[in-house]
Amino acid sequence: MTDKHLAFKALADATRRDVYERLAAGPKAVGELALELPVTRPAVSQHLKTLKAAGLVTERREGTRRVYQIDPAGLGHMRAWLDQFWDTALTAFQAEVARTAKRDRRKKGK
Amino acid sequence: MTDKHLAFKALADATRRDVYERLAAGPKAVGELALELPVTRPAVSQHLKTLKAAGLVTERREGTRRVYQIDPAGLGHMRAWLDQFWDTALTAFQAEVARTAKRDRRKKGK
DNA sequence: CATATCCGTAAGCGATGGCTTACGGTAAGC
DNA sequence: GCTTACCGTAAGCCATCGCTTACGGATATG
Repeated sequence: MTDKHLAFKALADATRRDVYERLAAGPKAVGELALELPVTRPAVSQHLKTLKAAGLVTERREGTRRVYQIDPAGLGHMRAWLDQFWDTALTAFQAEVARTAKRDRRKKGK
Repeated sequence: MTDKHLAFKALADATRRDVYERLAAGPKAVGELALELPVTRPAVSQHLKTLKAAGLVTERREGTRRVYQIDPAGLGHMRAWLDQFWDTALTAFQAEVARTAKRDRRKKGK
């Protein structure tokens, strides 16, 4: 519920989505991500925090390192919402198209 | 490309997503939407502008009224991105699971 | 032409967000 | 134990955002 909102908000920021997409290739530590990004390490840390709160990534400790990894469940929730929304929206859209076509036909054909 | 970013940003706000979801049921004018929402009409107008810029809705004039409608293409783009991302992320995730299992087996077995 | 309806935009304000620097805390290596 | 590496958090700054009120434009109606 609120998860969906957090997920959209998390993916709304470009840098954060960049972090997320880089994690799609495989697990990485905070420092590694910071090296390949135009922001500082604390910034990356904060982004990972919001991604984690949104249920999009998981964290595991490896010595002093914090390894982050994509959580498929989070993606699944988004996909589920989008698919359901897609169905209802497309149905309503096609119904509207049909209604409009009918109206136009009536208007045109005398 | 930038469309994806705009779409995510558009859907990140709760009120705006509310507007979008209400349009999923069918086309509506600005005033109608404002009546069933806890914000003023200009606010709704601004949200619709954002949604339109993101390619999520279309506009059509009907007298003095502005009727807004969901654009299936915008949803399609989001679905496409999410599906592709889903594939790569899930593949990498399962590969990582296999890798971890292998490591654990080596550590445990002898 | 005058009026009313419906709507977009400008201006301004309070709140939120992303970034940086500075600091503290934990685990590994000597 | 001391140092080093790695990281999260706090504080502060500046930009962006969502909202409101005020205004002006466009279209139907008399």
